[in-house]
Amino acid sequence: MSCANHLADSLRERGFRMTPQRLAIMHVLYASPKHLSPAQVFDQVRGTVPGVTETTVYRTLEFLSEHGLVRPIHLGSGHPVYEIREHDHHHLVCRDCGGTVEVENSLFKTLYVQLEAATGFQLAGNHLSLFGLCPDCQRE
Amino acid sequence: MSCANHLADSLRERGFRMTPQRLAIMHVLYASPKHLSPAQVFDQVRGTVPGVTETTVYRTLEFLSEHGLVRPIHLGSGHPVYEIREHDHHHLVCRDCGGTVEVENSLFKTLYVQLEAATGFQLAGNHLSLFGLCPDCQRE
DNA sequence: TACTTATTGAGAAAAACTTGCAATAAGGAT
DNA sequence: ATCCTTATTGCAAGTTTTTCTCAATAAGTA
Ligand SMILES: [Zn+2]
Ligand SMILES: [Zn+2]
Ligand SMILES: [Zn+2]
Ligand SMILES: [Zn+2]
Repeated sequence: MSCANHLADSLRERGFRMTPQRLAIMHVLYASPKHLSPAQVFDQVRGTVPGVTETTVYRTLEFLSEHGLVRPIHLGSGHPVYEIREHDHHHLVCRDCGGTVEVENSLFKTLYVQLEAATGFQLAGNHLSLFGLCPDCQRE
Repeated sequence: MSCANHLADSLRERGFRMTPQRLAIMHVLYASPKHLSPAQVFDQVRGTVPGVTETTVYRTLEFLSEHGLVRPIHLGSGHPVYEIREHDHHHLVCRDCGGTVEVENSLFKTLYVQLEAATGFQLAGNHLSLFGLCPDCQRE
């Protein structure tokens, strides 16, 4: 798998090491269409890496977050979930059913420019969760 | 205090009761210039309501959230914090120093309209935390 | 005052997350 | 191939955060 090699190299360049645990956790997140909690990652990873611990999952998710490979996000549950950090996007989250929809970054561009001008903040690389009611849940 | 009476009435109308605990928790949040964690609320409330428990703080914050009096928000720590639900606004949160800036809802209006048109979601009453770098932390 | 029941306190328990340290093993050097 | 350094893991214990149960309390109504 060339993707894994590429990742391994990028870690080694920075003095870190590639391990079966890290690879498995990345795989689980890549394979998942949606965000996973540490517990969910652990459940899936333990199938392929015998003996892996929750501790390692927590540590690895933090490690990967720090180095920009995954992204911790908040969907209102109070606990962070993680996803692979690929294209920039945001989420609409339904308050009622919890369903999520991804929206592209482009729509936010003008807002960002305005906010940056008004506040001096630098807002690149954001990942937002906007809460509301999905079309289905509005019919109630 | 007329504000408290008003609140009490609004609860009673819906079949709920006003209690010293609920009043104290509302007071703490009103008095605070910023968001408070359940633990912080508990710390302050225990001074004025002897015997109050953390359980009650958790329950009350959820109760007040459900009925639109307070708002749980996420600032990236992984744990929700709470604030009085007054005017609609959003936050810019500095990734580095944790500093926050409030921004008015008006700038978001056009984005919301676009998003609602594109997805069918209904996004009113939102409260966002946009992360980035504050002006001070950009000089590093 | 008495009655109904929403709400609380107490304690236990579950869930989420962290810490310290010895054992393991990844990657580079020999 | 083998050795070395040290990043990383597993293990076990501990801490923090949050939830649950249930009997006791007290808010609001009549
Ligand atoms: Zn996402
Ligand atoms: Zn929905
Ligand atoms: Zn706010
Ligand atoms: Zn800052």
